Amino acid sequence: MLDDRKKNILKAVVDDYIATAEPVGSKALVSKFHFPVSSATVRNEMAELEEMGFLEQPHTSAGRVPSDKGYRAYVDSLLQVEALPDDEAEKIRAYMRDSLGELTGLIRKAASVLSERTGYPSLALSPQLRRSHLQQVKMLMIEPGRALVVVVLSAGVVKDRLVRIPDILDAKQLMQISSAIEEGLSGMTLDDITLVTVATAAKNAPLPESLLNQVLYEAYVAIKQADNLEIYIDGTHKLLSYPEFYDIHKAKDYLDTLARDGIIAGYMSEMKEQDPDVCRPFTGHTGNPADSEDNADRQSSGGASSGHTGQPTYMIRIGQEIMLDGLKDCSFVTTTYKMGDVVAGRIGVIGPRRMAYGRVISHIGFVKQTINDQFRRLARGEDNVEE
Amino acid sequence: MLDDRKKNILKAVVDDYIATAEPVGSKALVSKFHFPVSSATVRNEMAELEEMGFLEQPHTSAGRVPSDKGYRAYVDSLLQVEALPDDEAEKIRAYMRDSLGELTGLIRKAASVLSERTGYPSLALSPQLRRSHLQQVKMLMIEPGRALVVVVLSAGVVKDRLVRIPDILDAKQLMQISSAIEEGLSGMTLDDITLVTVATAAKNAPLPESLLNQVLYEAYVAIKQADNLEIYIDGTHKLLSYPEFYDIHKAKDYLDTLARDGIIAGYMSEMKEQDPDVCRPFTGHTGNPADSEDNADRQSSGGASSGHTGQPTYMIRIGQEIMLDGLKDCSFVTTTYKMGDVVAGRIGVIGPRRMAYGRVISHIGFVKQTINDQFRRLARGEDNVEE
DNA sequence: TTTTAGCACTCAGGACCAATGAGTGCTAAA
DNA sequence: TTTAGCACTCATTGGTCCTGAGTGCTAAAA
Repeated sequence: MLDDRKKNILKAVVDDYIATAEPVGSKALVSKFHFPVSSATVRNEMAELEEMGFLEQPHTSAGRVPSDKGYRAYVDSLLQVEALPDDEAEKIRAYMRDSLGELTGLIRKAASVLSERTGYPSLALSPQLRRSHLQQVKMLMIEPGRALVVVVLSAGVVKDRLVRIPDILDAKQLMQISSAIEEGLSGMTLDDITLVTVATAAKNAPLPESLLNQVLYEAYVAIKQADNLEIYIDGTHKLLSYPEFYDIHKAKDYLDTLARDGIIAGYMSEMKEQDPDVCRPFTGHTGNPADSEDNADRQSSGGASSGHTGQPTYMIRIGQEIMLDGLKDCSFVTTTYKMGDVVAGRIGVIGPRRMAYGRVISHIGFVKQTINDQFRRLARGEDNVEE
Repeated sequence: MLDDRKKNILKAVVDDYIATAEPVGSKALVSKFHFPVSSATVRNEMAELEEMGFLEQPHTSAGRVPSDKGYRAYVDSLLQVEALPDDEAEKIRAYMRDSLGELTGLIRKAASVLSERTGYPSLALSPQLRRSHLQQVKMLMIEPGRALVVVVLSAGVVKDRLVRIPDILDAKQLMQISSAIEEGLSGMTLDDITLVTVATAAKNAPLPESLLNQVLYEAYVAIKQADNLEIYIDGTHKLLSYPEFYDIHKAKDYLDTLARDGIIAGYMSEMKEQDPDVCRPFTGHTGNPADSEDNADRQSSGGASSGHTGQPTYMIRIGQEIMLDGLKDCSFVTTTYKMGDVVAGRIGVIGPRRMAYGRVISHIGFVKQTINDQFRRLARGEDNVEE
């Protein structure tokens, strides 16, 4: 579709625009990138690229700027992602070490370090736990009338919730009920647990039904809410450093949008089902053999190289492809992380359309890998590296 | 210091500027506020007010704008705070109901509702728990090598933390240790608990010392971190709606500052010790007898009416009085909330200097009251335990 | 057929300027 | 002490001109 020279020119335009945020002209291009042709030739090529929809002109007498389509082509076939430099990797690893499977902590740290290291806002979605198996349910009496329900899921995830219980229940009765629930439900997935299954599990606990029902209901809610979707967004203010957001209204639109975290969370969690034509997975390789774990992971994710059929590795949305108002001038790079073998959640970075895709992808890839490792270690019941 | 007419004029200027964000001139003033004098008279008064430092002129041919000192005078003696309208109160109450003493949830909700209802960014600091008494310590085996430490403090506050323990410990041993710790430490304040007291409490647990030590250390850390200061900041983006932040650099400075939540948290937690000359408590009354609980609370807080000596009711900082760069164009209204009888934490609102102080104060007052009520209810439950 | 030099053309952005008008300070009369 | 009147200030607005980066097109060169 594009001959080599056009590709080079497109790549140069995008690279330069990413670096400077200024429309790039033919003359500047040849001098900066040492093209072996004259500016006039480049000019002709650029005119063609514009006609094909890859470039745009803010106004007649300005240089060119990549269009969504231009970025798309850049990301799909021109971008070469380098492996993360060792010192960067080490910083990330150091920051994320030692989360002990505190889910919240780990995911929050992922968001935080991503934003910190890339300079862009970041997002991290808590894992989908519907398919997790219940391992333990304990109800701990805090004081008459209040109890702490602790839910332990497969993969070592622990969640808890304070609930109200009938005042007259004592610790022993509570224990009996929670044992009964645990025994009856352990091994089930969160998805399969209903109020009925909870009730059935505890049906022969020695308690008047009305009391029992309240406790069971609270236990049920506590178990179910272990799956609540949570999102962590970090560094939103960082986008204001980029000239495309110097306009206060754009900035405000953008910040308003990101503040509605429920919507963002929903959006992110539904990403997989999106039209693959609008949002193809990025399947480039880092080209660094040292990054073997990462590569292994990609291969295991179902044939990333075969394009649409497998599990996408990086999901990249550019400009209008993001269907959220307020983020029209942004790009969105995300990937999934796993707990054990199941895709669990998603982390990502938001930036201006002219974001440093290469840097971002390598960072996200590494953070994803680090999360996966932590969960794998957790599942194995392994100890901390540090000892 | 100021005669009545000057007071009226100052109040009118501030009110108008708060409403419009435009410098206010003498003519507009007489026509809007129906002063019984001519614009020339007002002009003279305004000139004097400027000389005295209460007003400022952006440039010679513009109207006047309040200075920090002008806002100060306004807040200290001109502002009349009205009680919160019933429908507003009801909305807040509804939103904050039913937090069950989930500390985090309650405080987060406070921040969220404050920002939502006032239209300004809000802050809420988690309570200081150093003086709380330890009531329970439970260690729950999650799987070999990992345990959940649940700490219950007076006032029904529950905190927990996942910790690593020696693999070979079984549930029963863990239980023994935690019982010993609980027995030895319950009733002590967090402040008084040290590694030594923890160790002493558990000294005759039947375990080899090396194993024991690790567990004790983790328990100690878990107990201590119950007191970690946390801050919730909500609605930061809302400030971008106000013209004083249309300048992107100011907006960025401001957002950057608020993003450093550790610094903000430290700042807020140290507020009490600040120079009372720079930041006097606001002791105005709502003038609404229906708001009796709130008033009762104020009186009980140590003689707010006597000025500097007592516990301040509302702490208001204006412009330069906030000693944080990036918030020079802001004002900061905060108050404390209590757990039982002790001042525990602080909530507040940040806005432009020309914020709607009256509205903000009545909202903060009501939210504070709602938090206090929730804790009081919680504490009453706790009294039952001890009987 | 492709590339390049040359040239006329476009247009955003900056500098400059004049007109406008809201608001002031001052003076003198009420 | 208040007020009417008036001259003055100065940010803002809108218009005009200029500059220069960058373009498209044409015709010659490769």
